[in-house]
Amino acid sequence: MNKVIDISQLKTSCKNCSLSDLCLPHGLEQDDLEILDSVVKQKTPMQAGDHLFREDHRGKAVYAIRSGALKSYQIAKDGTERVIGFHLPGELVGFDYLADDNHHCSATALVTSSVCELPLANLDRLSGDIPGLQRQLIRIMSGEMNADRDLLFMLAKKSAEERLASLLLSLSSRYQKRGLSGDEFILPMSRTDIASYLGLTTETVSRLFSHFQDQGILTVERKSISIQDGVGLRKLVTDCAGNTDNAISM
Amino acid sequence: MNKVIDISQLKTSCKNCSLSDLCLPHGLEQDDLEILDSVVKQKTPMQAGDHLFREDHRGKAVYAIRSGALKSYQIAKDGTERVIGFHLPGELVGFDYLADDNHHCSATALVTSSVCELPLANLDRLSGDIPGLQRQLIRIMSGEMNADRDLLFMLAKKSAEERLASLLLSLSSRYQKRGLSGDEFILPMSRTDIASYLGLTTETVSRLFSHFQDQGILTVERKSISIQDGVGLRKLVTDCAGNTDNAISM
DNA sequence: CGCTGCTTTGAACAACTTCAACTTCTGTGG
DNA sequence: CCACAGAAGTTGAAGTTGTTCAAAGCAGCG
Repeated sequence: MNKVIDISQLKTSCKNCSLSDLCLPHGLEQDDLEILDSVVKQKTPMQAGDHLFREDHRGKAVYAIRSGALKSYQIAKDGTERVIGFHLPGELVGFDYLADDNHHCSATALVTSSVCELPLANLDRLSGDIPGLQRQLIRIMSGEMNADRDLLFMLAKKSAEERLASLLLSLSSRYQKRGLSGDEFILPMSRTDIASYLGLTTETVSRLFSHFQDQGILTVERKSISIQDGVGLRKLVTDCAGNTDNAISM
Repeated sequence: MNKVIDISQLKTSCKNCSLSDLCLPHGLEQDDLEILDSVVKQKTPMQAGDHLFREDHRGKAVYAIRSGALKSYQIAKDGTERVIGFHLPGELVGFDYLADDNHHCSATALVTSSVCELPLANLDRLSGDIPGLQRQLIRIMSGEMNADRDLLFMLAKKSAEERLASLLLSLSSRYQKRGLSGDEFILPMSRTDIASYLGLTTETVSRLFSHFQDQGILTVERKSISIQDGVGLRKLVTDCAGNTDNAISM
């Protein structure tokens, strides 16, 4: 019996990818998908800490996350890192280079992850072949901007408690969209990353987790989260305008 | 002598517009510009308080600002308004509808303003005629996202003082790009708008203006700003990673 | 002139940070 | 397999920054 795995079977295929509805292919025609498939490359798996791209480096591609989780961040002039976003499977990362061909942030794997590379270097040529591609890209970027706006709102006006609740609900809904449990999940990022993203300190984040647990809203054990009282959690962010289920986040 | 003004002379023309370098036409070929001209409509002037579009309404176009100033904002569930951005001549507003055809924020004139309407409803058709248009739109949106990131950083990590300094420097550099003075200008927005945008209270903003004036950094008289010590002002935001001259802001 | 709305200023208060100590986890080498 | 070192997370107490509440000043406009 031949147990050798046929490499060609493993080749990336947007057509067969379970994430295609969340990803760039969404809305493309079958024919276009095949053309897209021909340019999409699956990168070798990334270990936690590996970089997908770095700030100020020339950008070559947008990346679609297949598995794992990444964060994107910038380094401030004083050397401190600030987390811009967390990225889960089905989401796209790296648009930021399209403005001037350079990345404005770095992206690194939080856990073992795999991504697909969508080389948009010569976007014009590619879009000649796939008319709907640019349109879809614009749609995704526009959605991303709206998500950023919600985050902006959060940082501008919301209390520490509301911020953490928003993040947890966002992660919950994003996991749910992938068909995973929205009530029990593992946080792929550290407390420090969460604090940086929410504009708080690790101490405050840690205290909030304890606080939520005391209130019976969550069960927290290191990185494991179990949402006990989703209604209560949602109630904490009720006063906010923006919806929190930003499926797409840079 | 015929003093009647020829209406056709007043018709919008991207070709002759002094702002074309800041606006969508930047980078387009002469032929493409003429096609763009044929679809661009100049709207009747807006009075302060007039709306360009409203949250949750169907979007029909992206708008380029010719003169005046606008703000975009969302209404939170608790009814409070939150300002998302200020928009000066040469900047584009309204991309946010491209995600799902609905606007996610409202835009209103802060002073008497005029705008050009770029109907991108059937973007696909239009981009068949102007191949570079979608590319340019993607570039602008990507730049906008990067600008939002900087703002995000500001709200997450910067002190009230740094926030106001950043805004003033941003306005200064944007006025300068239009060929106006970067050191003396009139704020088109109220203290309340500034506070909402920066995630502060009007009281804090007011105190900061007084504070800056006491330090000899600014001369402030109601809406007139005169930057006395640009170096000092810049020093206040030195520790930040993001650049503050976001020419493009949604 | 006297209203209304926007801005400024003051004093008390609350939220989050900072600093510091301690606990728990993780991985590495003996 | 255990011990140890370092990183990550938790908890407490003091300190700051910006908010809240309150009131007064000031321009615009009927």
